[in-house]
Amino acid sequence: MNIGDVATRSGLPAKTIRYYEDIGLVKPLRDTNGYRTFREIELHKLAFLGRARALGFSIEDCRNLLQLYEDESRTSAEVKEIAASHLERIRQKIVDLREMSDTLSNLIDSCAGDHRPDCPILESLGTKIS
Amino acid sequence: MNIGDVATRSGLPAKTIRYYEDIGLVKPLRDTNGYRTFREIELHKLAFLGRARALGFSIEDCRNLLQLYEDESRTSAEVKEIAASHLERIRQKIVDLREMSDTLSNLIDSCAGDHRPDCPILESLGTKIS
DNA sequence: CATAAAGGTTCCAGTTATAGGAAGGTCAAG
DNA sequence: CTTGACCTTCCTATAACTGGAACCTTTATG
Repeated sequence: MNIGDVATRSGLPAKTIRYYEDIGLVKPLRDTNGYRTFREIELHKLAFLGRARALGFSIEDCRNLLQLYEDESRTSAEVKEIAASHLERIRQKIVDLREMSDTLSNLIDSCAGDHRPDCPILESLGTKIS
Repeated sequence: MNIGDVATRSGLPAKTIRYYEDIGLVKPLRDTNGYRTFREIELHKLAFLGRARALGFSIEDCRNLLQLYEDESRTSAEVKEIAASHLERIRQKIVDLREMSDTLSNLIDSCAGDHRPDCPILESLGTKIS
């Protein structure tokens, strides 16, 4: 399989796949013409990466997960810990965003949004400091 | 005021303040020794920026907000639109994160997290593709 | 007064996870 | 044989800083 095929089948852009090779996540063979040649195993790994990335795992998390995936003697506890710590980060992010969203929402509600210059949003941002 | 003072008073790192000058958000004067000299107005702007950034506004949003802030003839509608579109992006981000979080949460719950290698998390990520 | 610590300056590189594009080699079809 | 679709590498850019090197100025101390 050439890179175009794996791109189609994995759903990842060819650019991304080359990048993943660069950083050592996949190691396709090379044809005599210099083209990358992917086996099923690589395709499989790339699909794995796509799914993990879609769940927001960082590249480094992905690297660890992939390694565990291939390690027959892993323990599920190892995997669970990576996932749990990722989940914790996501949850914190949601909390932060919700706080922003609430504040913004209030400001927006209190702004007339008309032709006049008075704006509670700007006033709040511009509050003089001590 | 030197940069250290404004850093303390605005809560922004000196590095960040220099960066903000670089990209034209603030324009401090220069002393004869080359040191930046900030007036109250600059401090005020930096505090404004700090608050807007804390609400997740992008630097470009901040640039626009700052300009509107200083423009006596702005309309509150202009400001409200920037804020509303930012809010929309935040809300979408929350939706995305919540989806990730739910999926991950389910996977984590179904994983024993013990010494055995069987792991539904990895299984889900590694599902063979067609 | 000499010196050392604290604070200032510029400039360059690194971060994350790609995306875009140039310049050029290769392959299948008409 | 040429056209177009693929492929290659390499360089640049993104957002918003952060860290560090090399160097200058000001302030405090023995």
